[in-house]
Amino acid sequence: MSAAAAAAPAVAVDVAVFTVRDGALHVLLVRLRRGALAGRWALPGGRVRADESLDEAAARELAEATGLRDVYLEQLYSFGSPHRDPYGRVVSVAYVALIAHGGRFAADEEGVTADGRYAGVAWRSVGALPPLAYDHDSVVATALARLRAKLSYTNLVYTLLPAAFTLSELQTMYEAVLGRALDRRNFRKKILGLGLLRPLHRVRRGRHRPAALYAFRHRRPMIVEIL
Amino acid sequence: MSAAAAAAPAVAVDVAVFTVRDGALHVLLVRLRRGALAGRWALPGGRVRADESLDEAAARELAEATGLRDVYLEQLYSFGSPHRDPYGRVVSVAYVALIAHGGRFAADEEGVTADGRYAGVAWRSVGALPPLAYDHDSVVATALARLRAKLSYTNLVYTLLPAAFTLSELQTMYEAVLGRALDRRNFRKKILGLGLLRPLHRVRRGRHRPAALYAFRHRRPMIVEIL
DNA sequence: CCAAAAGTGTTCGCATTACACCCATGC
DNA sequence: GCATGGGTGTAATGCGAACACTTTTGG
Repeated sequence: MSAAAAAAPAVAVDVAVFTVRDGALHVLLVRLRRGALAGRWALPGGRVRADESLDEAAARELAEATGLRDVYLEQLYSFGSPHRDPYGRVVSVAYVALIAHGGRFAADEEGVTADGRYAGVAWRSVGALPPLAYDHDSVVATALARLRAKLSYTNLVYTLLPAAFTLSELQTMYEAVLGRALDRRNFRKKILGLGLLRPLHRVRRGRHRPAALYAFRHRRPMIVEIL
Repeated sequence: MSAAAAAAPAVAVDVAVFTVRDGALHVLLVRLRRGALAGRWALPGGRVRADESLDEAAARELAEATGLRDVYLEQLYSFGSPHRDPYGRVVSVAYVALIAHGGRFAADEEGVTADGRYAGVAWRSVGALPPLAYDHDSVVATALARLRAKLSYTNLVYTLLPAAFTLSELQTMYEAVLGRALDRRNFRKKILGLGLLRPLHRVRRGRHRPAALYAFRHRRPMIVEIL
């Protein structure tokens, strides 16, 4: 259980969970409660157990930190610089997770998490992140690049949206992740032309003209040229 | 040194080295000489040492197996099913390497390698691979998908070509990797229009009309929409 | 003179872009 | 009635796809 700088590498997983909240892309951070880096912000993660796959470890770590289950998870990259973890030699397999905002975890939580490892959990806008522990700054940067690229040629936006949504909400997701504005007419033309959406023939009302609601025909990852 | 099925995972790297030979994409395979899988074909690879990064481990393993150095290497994916290695729990970080055919390693080598781990080294066409040890079939499949995708939006073909080459040779590389024929006129128009090549004002002679030679302006990875 | 590969332009259709006005509702 | 976001069409441009013949060399 003690530091082992020259020992064979241990294996961990770290998860960068993204969501779009108020039109801005956010990552889920945890505040470390123990060890040399106590008090620092980091991505949730931990050691891989002997009897679980990497994917299973990522899903477990995410569930332990947040209670979230059945989340879209995708392996990102493995980080293995010899000195990335002050505790000892740890190779970390990073994952990206995407969730729709508004279910559980709508708000930040200040208390100590159930497993006692974290002193708090918070969504932070990717435009204003604190310095992160380990090499998690690099992990987030790599995850962002992957996310931007992948949203352009897959239907993965569905992971960021509830079952019913308006075309404007869909457009907001793309704009938040890609970081640029899109023309509304061209966007609607393109998206509707792809046939990925099913009109629900219901509307969302607000203090303005009601907006038509849509759902995805298929809520599973597919390769589709979107933008 | 004994099997440790329930112990913490060990970390290894495996390298899928590709080249184009006679117009067909080939992978470099090694024949295992020791252990439960002796006699089987596999990708070169081995344990990550305590003081080296993952990239360094991949480069070292490749050099040990083949003598090749300064090769284009890129991390591919990490494979970590609990039972992928009969020896014990090993998480493998897979790499893709790309080299120009014709330097060293033009031909296969039958003898035992310098480090004694392999009973032979051979290029095999990806269209006709033997069943591989571990989960290396999946590794090769994943690597192929990555390679095909990445050649379309980067200038990485340069890794597969010598310093001087003809446009037909360049086209052959794309056709071998992508697995489909390309129109010669459109190909030349597109490639020359990108301005990535420098005409050498020399020709290659054969038993036919001489072909103009070109070189890449920059031999380093860049993002470029090629096809 | 024959085989083999190199070299060269044009046309067509489709997809992307740019762009401005009216509509329906809540307050 | 006014503020807020919803909804709609057209024209111009650029890009990729299809397509056939002539040229140069070696043998």
